[in-house]
Amino acid sequence: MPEISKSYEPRDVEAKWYAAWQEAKCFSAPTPAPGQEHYTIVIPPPNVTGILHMGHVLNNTLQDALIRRARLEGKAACWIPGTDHAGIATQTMVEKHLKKTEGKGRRDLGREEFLKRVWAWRGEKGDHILKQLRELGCSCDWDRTHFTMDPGYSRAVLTSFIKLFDQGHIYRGKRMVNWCPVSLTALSDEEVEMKPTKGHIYRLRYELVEPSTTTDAEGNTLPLTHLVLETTRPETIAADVAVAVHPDDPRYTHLVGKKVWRPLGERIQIPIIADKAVDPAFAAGALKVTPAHDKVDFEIGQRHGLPVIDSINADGTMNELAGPELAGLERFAARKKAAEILEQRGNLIEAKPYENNVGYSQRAGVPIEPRLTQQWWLRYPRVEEAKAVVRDGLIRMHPERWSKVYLNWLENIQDWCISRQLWWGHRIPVWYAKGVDREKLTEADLRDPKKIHVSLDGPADPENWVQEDDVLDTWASSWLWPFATLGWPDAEAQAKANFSHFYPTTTLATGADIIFFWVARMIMAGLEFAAPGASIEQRIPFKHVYFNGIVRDKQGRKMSKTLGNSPDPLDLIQKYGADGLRFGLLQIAPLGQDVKFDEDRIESGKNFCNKLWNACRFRQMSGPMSDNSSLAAILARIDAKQLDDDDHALLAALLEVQALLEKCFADFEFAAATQGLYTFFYSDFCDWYVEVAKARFAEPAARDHVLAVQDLVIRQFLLLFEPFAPFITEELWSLLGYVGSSLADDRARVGADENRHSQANALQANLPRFIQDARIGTAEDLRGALAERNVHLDTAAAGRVAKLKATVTLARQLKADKAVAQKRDVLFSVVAEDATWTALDSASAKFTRLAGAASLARAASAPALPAIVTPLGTLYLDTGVKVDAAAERARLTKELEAVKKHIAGTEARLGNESFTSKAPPAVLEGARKQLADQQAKRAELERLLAALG
RNA sequence: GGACGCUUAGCUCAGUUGGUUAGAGCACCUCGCUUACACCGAGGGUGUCGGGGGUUCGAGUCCCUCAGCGUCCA
Repeated sequence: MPEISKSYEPRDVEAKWYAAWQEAKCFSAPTPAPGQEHYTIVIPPPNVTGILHMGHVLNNTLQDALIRRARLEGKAACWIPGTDHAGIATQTMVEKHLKKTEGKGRRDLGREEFLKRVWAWRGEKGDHILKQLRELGCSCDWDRTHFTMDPGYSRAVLTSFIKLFDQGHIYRGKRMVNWCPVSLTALSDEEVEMKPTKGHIYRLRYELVEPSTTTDAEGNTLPLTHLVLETTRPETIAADVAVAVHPDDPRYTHLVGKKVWRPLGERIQIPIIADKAVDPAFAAGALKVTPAHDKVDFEIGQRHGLPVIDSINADGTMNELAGPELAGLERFAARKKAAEILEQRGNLIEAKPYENNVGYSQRAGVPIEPRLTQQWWLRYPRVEEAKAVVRDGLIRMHPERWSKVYLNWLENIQDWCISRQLWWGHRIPVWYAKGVDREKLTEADLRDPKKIHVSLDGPADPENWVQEDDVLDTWASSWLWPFATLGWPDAEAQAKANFSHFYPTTTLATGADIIFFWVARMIMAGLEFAAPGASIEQRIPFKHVYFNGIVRDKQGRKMSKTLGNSPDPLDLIQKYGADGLRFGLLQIAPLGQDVKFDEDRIESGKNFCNKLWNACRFRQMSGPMSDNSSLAAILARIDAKQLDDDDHALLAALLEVQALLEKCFADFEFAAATQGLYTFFYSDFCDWYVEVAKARFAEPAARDHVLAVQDLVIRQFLLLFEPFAPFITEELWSLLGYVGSSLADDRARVGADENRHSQANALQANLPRFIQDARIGTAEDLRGALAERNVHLDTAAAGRVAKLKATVTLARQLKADKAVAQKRDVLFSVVAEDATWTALDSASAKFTRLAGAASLARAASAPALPAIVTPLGTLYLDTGVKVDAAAERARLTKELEAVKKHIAGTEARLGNESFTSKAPPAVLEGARKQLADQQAKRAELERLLAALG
């Protein structure tokens, strides 16, 4: 048995075990045995060229905890890793790099050459993050690693497009889209972020072609030469095709059908029209209608058959239709220029500072431009089913409130713009017959195989066709993730990946920020594609969605590169160990609430690991290691005759924490789980049991028994802790000789391990066996196993131990108060009734050891010494120093006041008739007992004070 | 404008279906290197549970309302 070193050094341990796990293929998903439950997780695929940040650490630690716990519970665990090609993000990165190093744009290279460069970039920078996840200890089945641009996955993406196209869910249309002038592509509504933006609003006069009149408040008729309207975008005036007013607005009804002069661009007359979309309360109640540059205006234009004048180029510069003064200018420069011209011409009444919501491209960070373009659109499939599965609880979201957000989005769902004007991505599998004008294709043309070809492999006569240039939105590939990673749609690949066992997946752990982007769409895709014709339960992509919080900095700000407030997880692993980082982070990650990152907590995680390490080290030093090779072997070493209150209390606490962990995993309560483990190990085990055990070691008969209890508790604790801290637990498991699982465990596992070494072979070959090969069992299993060994836990023991603990604490308090806290040779005596004295006397060795005293004696009468009232009698401390009566009086009086206050409160409650008649008996009884205890304490304190004179 | 979340010790947060004197970690103060651990041990202080109102024998917990902060959707 190698000796355990003085402190835990994570680095070597981590590297050693991760290599061993991989060598033994520990994380390979086994083929489930008949009746064996499966537990599947698909990783939210990070960007292929991304690097690990704190959000990933939290998200993946949670997944690893879930999957490792599932393994210990004997489930067939499968965690599928992989990466996302991240269309816009990756393409932008490579374009920037290209510009910097070669001074070229993608069009200078051409599509084919550019894609070569992106693949090279991916080869060089890609998959780093997967290596980093190994540092963190993640137990993914790496042989199942997927990438959304892999050949197999790409076929899945194209297949889904074709299926949806064939069913009429996909169409092509010229519509208003969110255009990003930097990335030069359309975006979906979800990729647009609304941000309040400071700018100006321009109050303008549009001159009437024929002057008219109006009526003021007093009924006087006044001349009217122009209309007043306000706009934030004067640069688009040349694209105005009308001015609209509300049909019921009495100020303007008589003007509808008349004309105004357009103040910019070619000097032409544009009509005044009436449309209900106009808000009469906004500004002067008139709206300039610019169908090419605003969604609402476009719809007004459609309703009134107005022309569309597109005055802005794809890159956000103005074209000649914006007028000679603005042509060529960038859109914001053009805005300024337009205002200047309007002012010169007398059309500008005033420019006021103004803040409104502007849509920004999430990726490029610039305002999007509403733009009329040809795009591919998807009418979502299975919308109603997608609502039903969440509403009916087939898919449960944690915390549950996100269901509402999800359902609300589905209620207001809009068609999805799935085409992107990028090159990096899945090129849309549509070919146009040569000579066909793509701009003028009708819905019927789309279904005409002479004009449009849609297939996986393209037309048989490619020379007569031209493929669509656009690629699909990245999310139109990742929405297939839960089943495309299990081989879909290829039957052979699905069989090989064990699709039928591992789908539906069990839990998806992700951030709520992608509930629409990803979660909702995966649900629809799963229902549509994963298992055609199967029941709805078999088609859903997952049963649980756990939304982890966002990791923020101490000030509550999102972590970002620009703020530089994001620590590098690898530095933290270096400093605190992967286990310390994992445990510390989960301690501060409440269910679905954002996490304020605090490095102190990570340090406390590390310290806890060190505490565990040393407790195990002490166990090793306390006596020879005996047979720890199975649960049964350890239980056989426990001597029921030797059980004392502390054993009972500790084992009861162990069962309790085991049950707590069962509940926490079921409810995704990770902070409560780590808290429970911490408290149990620190308070119940280290601070109390190990300390009292030192006193029991004096007796040889008790020694083996106590060590067996410790071995049992450490074993169970390691199993409970392993999902959170896999490295240290594996190391200690090995060092303390917990090599095997029980025979029953082994029998249960026969046949479950075709993919890896069988248990029998492992024994024969003496291969290392890992903690994950053991079975945790439930609290009730353990209770049963203890009962078989004639160990029946005494529920009253914990109460007696609590009393002794309290007495020890009070003794220490008294010592500290008398400035002899560190002395270990003081004398205690106690005045107590026979029953309490018996209890205390039987624990005398424990008491003197823990309180730090030479002896504890029973005093016949009250000595003239400093005293403290404890649950086990009044304790007197003899330090050999003369008693300071004044100080004693002050201390006792303070205590007495507190007791009196408490008594008064309890008496008042018990004196209230409605309390005594309505409160449940248990509460009532508790209050009465409390009152009696406090009254006894008061009497004793008063007696002590009187004795002081 | 709508929806949701948060507000408890100096800091970060627990606090299950209402029920003893509201807890933990960190920080802080005092003492201690007592043969597992100074990455530690012993002891200690700290709260009108955001404000106001209500229901109840009893409210941090349930209801109403107001305020502040945050997120999402329009």
